[in-house]
Amino acid sequence: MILPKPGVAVRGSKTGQPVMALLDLLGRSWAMGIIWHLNEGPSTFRRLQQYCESISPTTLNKRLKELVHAHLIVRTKDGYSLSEYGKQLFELLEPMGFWARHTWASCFNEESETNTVCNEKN
Amino acid sequence: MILPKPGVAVRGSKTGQPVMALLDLLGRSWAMGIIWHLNEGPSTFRRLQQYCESISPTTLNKRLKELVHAHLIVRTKDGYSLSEYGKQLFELLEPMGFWARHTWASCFNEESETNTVCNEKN
DNA sequence: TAGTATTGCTACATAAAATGTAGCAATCAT
DNA sequence: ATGATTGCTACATTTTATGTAGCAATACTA
Repeated sequence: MILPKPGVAVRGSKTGQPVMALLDLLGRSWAMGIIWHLNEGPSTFRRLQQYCESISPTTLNKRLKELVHAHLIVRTKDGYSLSEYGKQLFELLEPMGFWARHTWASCFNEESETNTVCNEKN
Repeated sequence: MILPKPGVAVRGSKTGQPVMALLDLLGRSWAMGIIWHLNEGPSTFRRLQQYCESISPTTLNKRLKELVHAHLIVRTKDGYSLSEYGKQLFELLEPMGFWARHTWASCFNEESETNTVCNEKN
């Protein structure tokens, strides 16, 4: 199990550039989904499992360990919750929600099965 | 091959909430790395392959198709490049670079092999 | 306090995704 | 016309993720 962090070889950077370590970590299934959910408050293992709909306990456990190791989440008496770092990261992720809903989604509306090109200027 | 987009079932949302579709798409290996690189300008397939250090052509090709399908990148005479949507998304990703370097990385500095807890207040 | 429920996992088999290497057809430069 | 470069595809192997079962530990209930 490779735990991406600044300074160690990660996907995209053998020297472990911090941003590449972060993208490697977040570019694993469910990593961002977990952070997104935990922003709503601490959550137990089972609740996270339900929220994520189809995550396996194996993967959830692995991802949680990675995120704890990366200092983005912590274990508390209430289960798992975002650390200060995790909260900061969520702040950076959050705008993607608005953008996805209000900008990105719109370019799929007038899309036909035959793959109409969307209007890039919108 | 599932191509995540708003409105279709994706990881984290059977109803295809836009933000979950986006997180599913970006939460695949190299997706954000490719976008990050393309912000520096259009790039050929081979150049992307070199940049990404260890990406296989199979995966690169798959990821490129997904990103084109998602309207985030386009093919031009210079190879692949960010679409207007892709550029907007990069703007949202960019702050992660600064944060990773200046905030996140610092909590690994005083970390020992025995896993010293980092100072969450920093 | 004995029984029941819930939680946080682990084990393990199977399926899906990513890697690594080879190589080929199409275009480009000479 | 020849050689180099590009954009892939094929395919075998390895790594990741899924799905299901179940178990030990704690918390809750009668």
